[in-house]
Amino acid sequence: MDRASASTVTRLSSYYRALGELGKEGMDTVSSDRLAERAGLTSAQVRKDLSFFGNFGRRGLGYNVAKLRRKLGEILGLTQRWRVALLGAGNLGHALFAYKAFQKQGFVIEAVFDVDPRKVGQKWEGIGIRSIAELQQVAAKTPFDIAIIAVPERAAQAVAEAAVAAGIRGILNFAPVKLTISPQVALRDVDLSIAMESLSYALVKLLP
Amino acid sequence: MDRASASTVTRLSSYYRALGELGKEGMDTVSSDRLAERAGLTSAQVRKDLSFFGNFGRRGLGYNVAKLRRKLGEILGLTQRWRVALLGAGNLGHALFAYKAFQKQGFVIEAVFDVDPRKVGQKWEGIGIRSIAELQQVAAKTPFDIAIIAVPERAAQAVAEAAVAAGIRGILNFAPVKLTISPQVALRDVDLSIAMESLSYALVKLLP
DNA sequence: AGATGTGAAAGTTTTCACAGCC
DNA sequence: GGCTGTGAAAACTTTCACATCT
Repeated sequence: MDRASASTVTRLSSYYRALGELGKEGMDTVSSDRLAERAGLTSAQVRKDLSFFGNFGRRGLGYNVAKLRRKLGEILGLTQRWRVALLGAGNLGHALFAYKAFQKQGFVIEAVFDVDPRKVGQKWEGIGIRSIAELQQVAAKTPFDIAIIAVPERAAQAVAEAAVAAGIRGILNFAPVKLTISPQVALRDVDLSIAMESLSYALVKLLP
Repeated sequence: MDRASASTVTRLSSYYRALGELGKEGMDTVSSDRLAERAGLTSAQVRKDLSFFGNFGRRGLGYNVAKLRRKLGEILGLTQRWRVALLGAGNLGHALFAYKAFQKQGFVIEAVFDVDPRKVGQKWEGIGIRSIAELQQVAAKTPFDIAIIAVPERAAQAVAEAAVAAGIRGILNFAPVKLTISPQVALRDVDLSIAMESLSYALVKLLP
């Protein structure tokens, strides 16, 4: 099996979400047409994407909502529990910590780290904030799968390196910097400036 | 001039950022090679992207850092001030409000709205939180360019519609929902679940 | 009849490679 | 010699359209 493209995987997430909604609405079965409508795509795209991972549908009938959702969950790795370290306990870190949707999907924030000595020692819902210097030794006991980087720009590269040294295998980076790390580690950027700039570009273009 | 692809615009933002750094480091001039290195791309890509908007370089020499940065700023619409309404005053809203990098780039949060009556009336750095019901009339006086949607999933569609009705021309959506709005309005999604799921997919794939 | 799964076609994006200017 | 700007080629992605199965 060849590797699925990044956009295919992104769309898989949309299908997964749409199937959750459809399930709640009591639908048993869904056609590629209807699923596409929900996800804002074309039915051909849906069928191509899904067929990449297997034959999940039944001709003449469509896809079983619950079964397909389960399958996509497996493919996306949502059936397991991921141990997450939150690096950075500022405003953004706090918002991410409070965002319960993560936990529901199996991404469990097990520990919170910060450099600021005034933050270290505070507790968030019973989880103590530790110094980033401790990351290595904490990870030695209970290794983390994923690090969320929510520190300021200037600290991000060093923090990323510390995370990689501590054995983390994936990073979700919120700092507006291009991190340079081992290609062994999966990296996804959430870059608010870039999103805003792409908006402002669109507004400048589409304008009186 | 044909329309630049979304990925070209995203890369433009990276170049813009890289040029800022290079400028601070005292570089006057930069080659596509070096700029590509900073942005994590190839030099051919850099040249193609830039050449789409004009001939900014000089053969044999490279690009003038300051001048190119200024040009890209213009193209991206960063020379003007954008009036932003923040919709949703929860944890995420607060983090975004406190994120000063936005203001620096010309995205100025002029007003904050929330549905929760307990939030309404509070003040953040002198800006009072208003009821979303007031959005229309506030916008009638001082129209907003961009709305940032940072409300829970279930409220997002209604809030987006209110924003569009109030004349907003661009939306940055943090709610994990596919918003259905007029194609006249530019929409960018920042979807944390999708980013996390793409990470977990990568970890499942790349694993012992 | 209804809807999937999929090769082939069309469209888009990236990379190559080099002519052309500094 | 160095480095851009750009057509042409290669790679990739999406859409089409239909044979195939229920």
